[in-house]
Amino acid sequence: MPPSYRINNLLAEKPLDTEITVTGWVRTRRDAKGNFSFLEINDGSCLANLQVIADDSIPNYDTEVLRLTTGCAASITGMVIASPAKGQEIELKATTITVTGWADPKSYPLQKKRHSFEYLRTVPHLRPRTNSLGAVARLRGALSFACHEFFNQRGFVQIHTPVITTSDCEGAGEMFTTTNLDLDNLPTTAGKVDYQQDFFGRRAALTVSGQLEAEAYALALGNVYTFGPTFRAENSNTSRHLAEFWMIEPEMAFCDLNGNIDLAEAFIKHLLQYVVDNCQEDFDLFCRFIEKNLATKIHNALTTPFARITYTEAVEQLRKSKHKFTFPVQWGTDLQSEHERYLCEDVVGGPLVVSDYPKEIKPFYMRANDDNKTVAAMDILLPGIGEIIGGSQREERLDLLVARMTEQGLDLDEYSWYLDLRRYGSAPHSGFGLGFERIIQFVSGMGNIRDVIPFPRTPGSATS
RNA sequence: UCCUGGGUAGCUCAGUCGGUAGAGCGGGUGACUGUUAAUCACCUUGUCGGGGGUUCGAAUCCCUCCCCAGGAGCCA
Repeated sequence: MPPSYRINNLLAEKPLDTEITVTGWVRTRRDAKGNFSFLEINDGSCLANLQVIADDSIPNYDTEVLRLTTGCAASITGMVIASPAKGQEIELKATTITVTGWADPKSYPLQKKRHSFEYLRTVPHLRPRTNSLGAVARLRGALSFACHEFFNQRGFVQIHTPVITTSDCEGAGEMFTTTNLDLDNLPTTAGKVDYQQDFFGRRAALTVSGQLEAEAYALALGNVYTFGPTFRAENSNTSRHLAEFWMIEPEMAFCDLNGNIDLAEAFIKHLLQYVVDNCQEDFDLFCRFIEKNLATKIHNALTTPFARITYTEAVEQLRKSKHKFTFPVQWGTDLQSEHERYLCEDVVGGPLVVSDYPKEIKPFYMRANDDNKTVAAMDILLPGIGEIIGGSQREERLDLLVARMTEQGLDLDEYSWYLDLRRYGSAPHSGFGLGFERIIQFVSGMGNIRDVIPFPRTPGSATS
């Protein structure tokens, strides 16, 4: 049996005059006079195709090879030879071709041409067979690995926080209720659903953040992180939002806001550097076809320290600027998208960290600053993407936390376990959440978040 | 959810003043060529998003619903 090769390894090693086997999917077939054909084979290991030469010495040349079309799957054995023509260094001179799966060209949704991303979204199960979506899939996998590499190098422990949670208010948006009650015959008490009869004996939902649970483990293990799916039942229909997305959330004990920002900047730069170093071929595709200035954008983000300003300074800058805004700028209200864009894209022209927001517009767990007006919060904005990271130093002082929660009308009993973390052995600690799909968008230049996750879930759409 | 723009052949789109539809690509056949977004010739394809209305007549005008994209809000 000749050795099997993945095309990426084959193109790198170039084992000339060796008999090998390659398996993959036909991208195109071009017939030449003299009874032979060129096949472009892609096996998903890399962007590049392998050119296969098939002639009529192959037993099934007339009956099968000449019927191969885009999308067919085949196993091909032959000799690796130097290519006499331009366009590729090596090619495979086939001796046997076994077709394992046909793809009727009349009905196969992918044609030998470029398709719009919008159309490809209608065939999410087939779109990874295209150049760009295949590249995105490899990039996503590489970035996932780079996340774990980054935290592993720094001694962080990965924590698997629960996907199903009973904290009914974490201040991060609408939740998806999980239940095994009979929806056509709900048990009720006084006109309301009786969740005591539900699986967990109370209402449960899909997590909107692993932060609170991560805090518990940070205050035991020091530095931890979570990397998992997150769910938001918000009816938001934009190119940057998903109902199901993946989030990376580090949490560090004995760490203040500045340490938090330093880690966030190092983390983003690690991810970008990993792509530049390890995904050249796919990255090059994005630079050429997806976003014109991608290479420069990434290079600048890698070589320039992230700009850092406070919310108060941001408001001052916006008020001083001659730029016309649709929404007024005033201290105390959240920055609008147009404000963030102006600061990040026009003023800074790169990643921007905004810190110390007014406490009124931030959740209860963020640590109060000494001015009693702001909290130790930080957002990191990326040009073209907007908010990539949201984080804070957490309020570690029990009395202040309780006061804040009471102020916001939260049920202290619900959070008694969370308050225990301050009641017993409390310590300063910080963390942030990074939207995984958004960093993929930034590094790839892909405009729509639905195209950087395999099977996107958005309002009204959850097709596999 | 709001605003704006869309929905016409398998895909990407054009379609004038209301007169029942076209192009390119794809696919098929043939020719030609170590081809590589191959090329050339011929052929092929329609519930004009759904429903209702105006009209002698609607892809075109009106109402309504559905879906998609971009922007906003919310956030990551």
